[in-house]
Parts: sequence; C-alpha cells; structure tokens
Amino acid sequence: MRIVTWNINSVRLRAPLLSHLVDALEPDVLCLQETKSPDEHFPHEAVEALGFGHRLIRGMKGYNGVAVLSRRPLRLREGEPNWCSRDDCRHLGVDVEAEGGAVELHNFYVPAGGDVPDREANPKFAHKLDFIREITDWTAGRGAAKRAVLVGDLNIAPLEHDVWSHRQMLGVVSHTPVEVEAMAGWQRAGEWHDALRHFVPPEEKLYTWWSYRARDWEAANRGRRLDHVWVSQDLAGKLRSHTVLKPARSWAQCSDHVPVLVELDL
DNA sequence: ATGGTGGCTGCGCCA
Repeated sequence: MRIVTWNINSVRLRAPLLSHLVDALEPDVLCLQETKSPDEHFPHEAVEALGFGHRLIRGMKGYNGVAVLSRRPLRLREGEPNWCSRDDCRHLGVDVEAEGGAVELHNFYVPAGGDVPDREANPKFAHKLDFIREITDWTAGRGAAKRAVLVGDLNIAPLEHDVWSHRQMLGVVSHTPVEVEAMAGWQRAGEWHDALRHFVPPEEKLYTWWSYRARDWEAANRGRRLDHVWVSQDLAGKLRSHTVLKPARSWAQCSDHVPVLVELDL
C-alpha cells in the first residue's frame, strides 16, 4: 500500500498538480492538509478522474481542511474527539480496506503555532500545545497503535537534522524544546515508529518544507521536516520504501510543502 | 533587525 501525505495549500488552486503527483508516486491513498475549501466546493470530479473513487473530506471556508482520497474503500472512524472543541477541520480518522484486514489511518494538520514560542504571550502557541496535549492523552487512553498509520503536517521538526540549523532554530516555533518534547510524548503514548527516519539516518538532513519567503529556496536550502509518517510497531517490519518528492517544490504554482510517500508491504 | 511570499477573503488573517 502506497500512502502519500501532502500539505497542498489550497486544493482548489492546486488540483491540477495532483496529476503530477499521481504520475510520480502512484498513491493508493492520498492524505491532504490545508485544503482551504468548504466541502461543497471540493473538486471531486478532478480527483475522481485520477482514480480516487473513495474520498472522505473535512473542510471549512478559508483555513485548514483535510482530505483522504483513496483507490480502496474507506470508512470514517466515528466519534473521535473534536480537538480543543474548535471544529477546525484538522483531523480525519479512517479505516482503509487492505489485504489482511483494514488499516487505521489518521491524517492530521497540527496548528502552526504563530511566531512567538510562549503560551502566555501567544494564544496560537498555546493552542498548538493544547492540541498535542489532548491527542497525547487520547492516545495514552487507547494504548499502543496497532495496524495503524499516522500522517500529516505536524508542524514540528523534532530532530537536529530536521532543520537547516539546530542552533539557530532552537527558539523558532516548530523546533523549540517544548514542542519537540510534546511531540515525543505523543509518539511514545502511541508507540509510533517514525517511518521516514526508518529509511533516512538521523545524522542526514531531511526536509519536507521550504519557505516561500526565500529568494532562492533551493540555494538557501533552509528547509524543515514538518510532514511526517508514523506507523505502529507491528507495521515497522512491513516498511518497503519512501520518497520525499523534492522536485514538487519546483512545480509551477507549487505548495511550500512537498509530497511524502511511504510504501508498506502489508 | 527586518522583511521576505503566498492563499484565502474582501483590506486583515493565517501560514
């Protein structure tokens, strides 16, 4: 099963790019974040034409929004928490039909957290930490994930080599110790295995996002690994390959995030 | 130290 995660930064604007993604990565399941579209305006026809006959979407006007597009049948996991009681369309939990039984799949868009890494001074940072706290508590209550995959734009680059300069990024939202520790607690609670670092050793730089604000993003290469794929321990041995589709950052009218693929041999 | 770009939406918000 080939699972792709991509922060598309407007699904209506960038729906045409999905055909490039499909050509390059041939996903069975495609998880999107920041669709920025109410459900009634989701480009179903374009997505259907690419072979994704099964779709679950959770969007809103202007901000946020997640979607799971699939070649295999999906079932919405009902009754999952409404994080921070905000109805802000940052999570979809689904079951994907697969050989040997369904796989539980979670698609997250974690709050970015604003600019100031201080929960008193910056309510967005408080929201980010509260969001992760709630997920961690929920995860701890359920115990270790089984036959499960978690993907998304988690807006945290946890490792030293998930950012261009660990030293210069320690005070920058996305790489502060408090965020990294919060993410580690979430990961421990579910006994999640980091699928990208399964393939790429921690001493090697690995980025999935480059700011729009650089004159030359590729030359500067001040990237961050904000997009993640985690798998439950029972699936760790079934990991077959990964791709970080860096060329997507050069596509015309590109997102600032690139698609990430993980292939599982179920 | 600052501002740099981009996508909403409707001139400010969020990333």
